[in-house]
Amino acid sequence: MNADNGDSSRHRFGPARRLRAQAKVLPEQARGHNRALVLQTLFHAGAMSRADLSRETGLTRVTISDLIGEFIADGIVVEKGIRSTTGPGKPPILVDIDRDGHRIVGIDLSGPGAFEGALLSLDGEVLERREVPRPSGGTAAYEAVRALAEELLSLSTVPVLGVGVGAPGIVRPDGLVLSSPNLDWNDFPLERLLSAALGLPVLVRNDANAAVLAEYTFGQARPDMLLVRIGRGVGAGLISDSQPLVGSRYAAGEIGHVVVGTDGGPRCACGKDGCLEAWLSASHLRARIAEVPEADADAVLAEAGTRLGVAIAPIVAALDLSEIVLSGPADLLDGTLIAAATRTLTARTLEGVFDDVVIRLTTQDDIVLRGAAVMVLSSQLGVS
Amino acid sequence: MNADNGDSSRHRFGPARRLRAQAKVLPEQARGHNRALVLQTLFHAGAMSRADLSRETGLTRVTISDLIGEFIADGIVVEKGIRSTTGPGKPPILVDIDRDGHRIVGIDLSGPGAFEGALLSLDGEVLERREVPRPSGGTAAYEAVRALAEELLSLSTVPVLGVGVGAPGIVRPDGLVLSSPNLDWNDFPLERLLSAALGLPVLVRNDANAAVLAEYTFGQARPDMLLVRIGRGVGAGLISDSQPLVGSRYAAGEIGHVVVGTDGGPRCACGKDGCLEAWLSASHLRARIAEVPEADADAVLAEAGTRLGVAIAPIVAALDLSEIVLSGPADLLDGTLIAAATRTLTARTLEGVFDDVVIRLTTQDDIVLRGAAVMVLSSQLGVS
DNA sequence: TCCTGTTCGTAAGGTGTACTAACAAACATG
DNA sequence: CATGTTTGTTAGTACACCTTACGAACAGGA
Repeated sequence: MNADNGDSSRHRFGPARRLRAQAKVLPEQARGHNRALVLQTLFHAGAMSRADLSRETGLTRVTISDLIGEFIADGIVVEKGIRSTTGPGKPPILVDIDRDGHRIVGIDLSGPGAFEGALLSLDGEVLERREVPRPSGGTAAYEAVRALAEELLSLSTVPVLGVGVGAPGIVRPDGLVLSSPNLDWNDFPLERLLSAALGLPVLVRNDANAAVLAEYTFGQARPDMLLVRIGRGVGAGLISDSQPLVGSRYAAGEIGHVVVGTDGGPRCACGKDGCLEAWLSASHLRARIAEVPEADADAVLAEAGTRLGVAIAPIVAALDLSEIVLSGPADLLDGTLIAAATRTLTARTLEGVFDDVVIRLTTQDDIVLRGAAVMVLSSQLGVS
Repeated sequence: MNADNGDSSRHRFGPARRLRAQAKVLPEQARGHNRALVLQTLFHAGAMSRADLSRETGLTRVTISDLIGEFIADGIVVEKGIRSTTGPGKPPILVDIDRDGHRIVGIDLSGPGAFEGALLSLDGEVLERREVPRPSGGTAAYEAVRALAEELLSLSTVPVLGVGVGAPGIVRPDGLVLSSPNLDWNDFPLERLLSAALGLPVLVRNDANAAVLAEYTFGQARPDMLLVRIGRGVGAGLISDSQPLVGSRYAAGEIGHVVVGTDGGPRCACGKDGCLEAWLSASHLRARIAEVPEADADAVLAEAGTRLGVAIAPIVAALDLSEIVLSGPADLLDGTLIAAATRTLTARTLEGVFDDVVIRLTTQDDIVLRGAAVMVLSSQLGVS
């Protein structure tokens, strides 16, 4: 090895130099990109021939054959037989990701009463489901997660690509949980510990960020969206230009404790008045509805929707989003609340530009579990 | 040419297939990335030896020599002589971007009274300055821009890399001005027309987006920031994870007409009450200060700062920004206004996470002109 | 039935990119 | 003056994708 190279410990110009973190690109990494491109195409479009893949990706048939050969050798892709063709020419051999030959384990730690887990197909379908009561204390929580993951792994008869975990709180991109008050974790290296314990790739992310991945991959897939999760608390995940947003403190989407409006509001657990969470969380909403006459329930929901609109209007305008997706109890969110939010958003943003922003309920069930599966797909296959 | 390849007009699976727009990567494109990496390093760190570049970028000295050879042949890079060294070994030959051998033309169309233009060095220094009164009518405006650009081009004794233009309004990434009420342009292909007229690369972008590029490249360069331009109107540009945000309608940053607060506010030109622009624009602020006793001027500024804080709090939380930079009249913005905005932002976001967000005035003069220069640098050299 | 044209998948060879290995040049130091 | 260090270049290798060419397998017409 040449001592000149790879030795970044000495810097002639000192450590204070300000340079963008940027990496060289080797041909090998370009190969990785093209591998992901092929798998991505197969994943979304389904089984097709090598020639189809060539047309879809722009790579030549020769290169596709080479890549597919690698995938077949690795067991990632299988030949699915010959397609009965209509036109002339040699009939194509269909190839596809070996969807039946792999599984993913997804785990959702954001539920109020239990840790939920599932064994999923590569298409995000839940095949088996298990849950454990939420324990108290950080160590017990970790043990419960590990046991749940091992149980789900034991259910699979085929190889598992990896384990995805959606956790409440602030999670670093390397899967270290910086803070999760609900789970009593601080700077807890969940991803590293779990990966070592299970001997498999593990991905840990914030639950709202996992959810937005599920909506993006399995839903309508607009390249700019905000997904708002409404449960005990309120959190959000963002995708802009097809990329998940992380933020400088890994806290992007933490909008639950932003104060909404300039006329006060209900007291929040954090001590402030008028936080979005105090207006909109399912617990607060149900409590307030229980307090008022049944005829006024709609007014409570309309008020919550209006406040949601007030809170997201600056975000929609700043990011120029095309879609807001809500994930939470449909009986609360659908109808009055979304209508009020839409009206408010339109009334509070620039006319003629942001008029077509859609606010809607998610179509995804088990959104965090499926999002956890997308995390694994994205990390292991480059698919999203 | 093989008829199988590159023919994207026929799709076996029909046009309705939903696939991410993603491109293959060839070795040639990897080369382009590494070219940009080398220039980026030289641009920010200044003259250095090939061996230094090798250590900085991680590429080998051989590859660096090859790349630098290309650059020297193209006239982009020059050898700057031998550095008198301290230690043993052969003294290094310093190489640097030929900063004196190239110029950039930047043009700012956002001023209220005039189109401003400058001839700039590659480091963003203004060398010559010209301006023309803002004409009325879209055709006259184009003619004025073209004449201003040609005059500036004639002032340069060395090759000009390209022309950057910052324009008010909504501008598509290909430099087509979708709408600019101030300049009376709708779907006006300014970049294409100007490029054809001048025979040079031309880049047209929104003025606030140009400004945030200047702040990012020549300023402190935090990878997440919001730059708010406060003049006749209010607009913003965003950088997240070192990338400029564009938005689904190319309208990211258009926060001037977001309603702030839930207690009304001054009537805005757009017809709504309480738009950020109505609270914060320089014209509105000066008018309101002129109306009140001199002792109450501070209260007006504090109110405006508070409203700014209210407006950006959800954006800061959603994107997890680290910095808000203001560009506008310092006599209005500095002091009371920024202090009130900072207080408000802290009071309205999650404690313990967003406490260290900085709101400050830009340090950049001629921010749009310099941003236009960055656009050219980024497009022609891959430097930002 | 046989020939032609089409499409699929593969084989062989070429180009471009970055790498390792090796070396001459130019310096400081003992 | 010998030795070791650093720089920049030359020569040869590994890898990825390309173009060109070809056999296999089919439909359809003479």
